[in-house]
Amino acid sequence: MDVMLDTEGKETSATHGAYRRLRDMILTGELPPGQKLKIEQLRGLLDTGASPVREALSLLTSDMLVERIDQRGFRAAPVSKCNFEEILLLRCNLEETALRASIANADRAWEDRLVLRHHHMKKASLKSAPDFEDAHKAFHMALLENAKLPLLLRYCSQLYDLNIRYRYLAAGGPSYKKRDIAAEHQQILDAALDHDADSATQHLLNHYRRTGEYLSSQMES
Amino acid sequence: MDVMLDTEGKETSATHGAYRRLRDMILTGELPPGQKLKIEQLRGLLDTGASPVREALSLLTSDMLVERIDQRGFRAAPVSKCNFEEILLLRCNLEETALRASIANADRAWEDRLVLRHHHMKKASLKSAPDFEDAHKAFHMALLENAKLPLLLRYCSQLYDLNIRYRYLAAGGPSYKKRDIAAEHQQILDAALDHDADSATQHLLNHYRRTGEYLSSQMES
DNA sequence: ATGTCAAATAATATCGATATTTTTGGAGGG
DNA sequence: CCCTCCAAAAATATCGATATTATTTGACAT
Repeated sequence: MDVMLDTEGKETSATHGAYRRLRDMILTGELPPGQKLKIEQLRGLLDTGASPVREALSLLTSDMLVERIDQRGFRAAPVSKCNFEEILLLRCNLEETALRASIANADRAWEDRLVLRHHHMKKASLKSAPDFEDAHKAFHMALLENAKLPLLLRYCSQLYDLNIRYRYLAAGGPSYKKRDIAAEHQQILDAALDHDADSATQHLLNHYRRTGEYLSSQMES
Repeated sequence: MDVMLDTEGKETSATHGAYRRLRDMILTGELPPGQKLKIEQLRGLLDTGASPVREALSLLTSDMLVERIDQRGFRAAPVSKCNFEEILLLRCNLEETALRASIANADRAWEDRLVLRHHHMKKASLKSAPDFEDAHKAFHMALLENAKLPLLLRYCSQLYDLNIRYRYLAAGGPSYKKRDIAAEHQQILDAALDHDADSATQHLLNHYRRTGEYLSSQMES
């Protein structure tokens, strides 16, 4: 029925495509917190069938970006200061564990990956904001990935996304860049390359807590 | 089409019903790790449509009980000693955080709930194994729920389920009862009621690590 | 005998349509 | 004037069917 037009050659399954697009829309606030997510409406927005949309929403439910209400459909997850503070707390806890384990397993290949990702991130900061966001997450996940704890990494990734959502909502975009975030990243990188777990975690957590305070300060509800 | 026979009056939506049943089957090992989960086959087993089955599998994916492979369908998540040890590690980390926060918020109502759940669990241990399992989880979650950190509680619940799966797989059922698990629960309860966070976490983690060692010892792959 | 390619088969992913449930809107009674 | 109840409308949940994609089987050439 649909002619497979691979002109863009990006996504494989319609479900996965819908998942990615919806996730982006919720993270960036294009679909605001608490908004009712009607299948028909989304079906139009993503021009795909109802089944992929439904399945994408189901998947987003487990990422805690979408809530399911009885048999009354779905809505974008609400936000609250409480929720934000819990995310911050868990992130600090889990990322410390992951980073320490990552450094404990440190080897040359990992260090190379780190340097590479950091370089990509610096390059991307000159380009578009979405590119920087992707590279930024890639760098942070690279810091943790050497722990070789897939479940932990998954949780960290989820919490990262939940956190970034608050950044978008608070600033309508990455306006937090005013702080010298590049220096903070450099400190974390250097400490990790030195295998100095204490210093690296200290810098990492300060990095998170500082953005946390900034965002927390401009939240009302 | 389907006559709504609420004779059992249990489940509301077909999707949720399928989710619960599949989850149980995977946790208990009725659907063994790594097994291909074909839609048609499950559709027959649960006698429902393909859509609810698909959606249930999607949900189980995020509970890490089911894996999705490209566009080649689903399979029950594999198991490994590595995976088990990660679950144990994360559980110890997260439950310690949750229990300490729970105790910090301690109030009379919570203590009452704890005592009640503990009582229910003791009563249920005389009845059927599934009843005990439910009560056992309810008790453990009650220990943590007063932290009032919903995300954390959710992770703990997920990890609890992943862990219980290994228990079923190792013993074909709760044969681990040989150890005096009742005494361990009593110690945890008493410490929690005393608001002694250090003692409570110590007992809780020992509780987990002891079962962990037992299970780890009889795992080959 | 073996490796490769192509047709047949099976299973998934997706669509369109239907039945069920929830919500809305309005009429009648208190 | 407000509350309750019933009918109409909308939206969801589910089903059956189709098209797409992966897997297997068998034939042919090497």
